[in-house]
Amino acid sequence: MSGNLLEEQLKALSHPVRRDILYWLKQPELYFADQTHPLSLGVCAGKIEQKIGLSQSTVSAHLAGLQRAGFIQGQKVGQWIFYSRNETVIAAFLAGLQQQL
Amino acid sequence: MSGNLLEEQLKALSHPVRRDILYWLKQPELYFADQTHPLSLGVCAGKIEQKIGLSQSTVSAHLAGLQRAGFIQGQKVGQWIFYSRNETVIAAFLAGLQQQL
DNA sequence: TCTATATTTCGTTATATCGCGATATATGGA
DNA sequence: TCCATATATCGCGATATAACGAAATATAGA
Repeated sequence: MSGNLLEEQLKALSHPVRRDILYWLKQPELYFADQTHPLSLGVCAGKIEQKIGLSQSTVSAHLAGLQRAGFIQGQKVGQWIFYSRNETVIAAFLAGLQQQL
Repeated sequence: MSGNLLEEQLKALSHPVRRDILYWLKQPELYFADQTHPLSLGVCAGKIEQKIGLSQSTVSAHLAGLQRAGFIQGQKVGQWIFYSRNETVIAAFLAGLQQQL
């Protein structure tokens, strides 16, 4: 529930796996160099899953959480979904936190 | 468990009550004007408890969490404990988050 | 020493979160 | 159409977190 975005965002960041994902997506060429599709699209869920080593459903849930927070967005291309950071939201979150705190 | 301070800090911020406390402590003169002891010492736990309206033990646990995160510190004076923000830690947290994210 | 006040700690219950496997949905290609 | 692949959703058990009241601890003052 909530309607409160800040809430959702802080909860999203409170789990190490989700922080890792966010961090990896910052420099995909560094962490997902083996992806056959162009990284400009984003990183596909399967690659992230592979890198983490948790089950597919678990990773999907983490990605959903990050998306709820607005930190990442998924772009569907064929059967894949490519995830990438939403830098605007991230910057706004940091600025807002700075102010609110 | 963790040894990871960032973890502790993000978890601390992920609860609205703890965010409220942190916010109130930023301007105690605005939110705890009725405290008889000088606010320069900090705000005593009982006052915070009163303001929140949760049980005494619950508030105590929230304060402990904020303290574990390093965001606040408690100063014992007689039978009271006066809590105040640790601005240094808060600023370092924000800077670190900015960098890590 | 006794009592009142302030705070923490403990034990319990309720709820939320995490991780899993199984299943559902959607796309692509034979 | 049928099958393989990619992802999401569901349902479950395990663990973590939140809230409470009761009891423990510490200080102040009569």
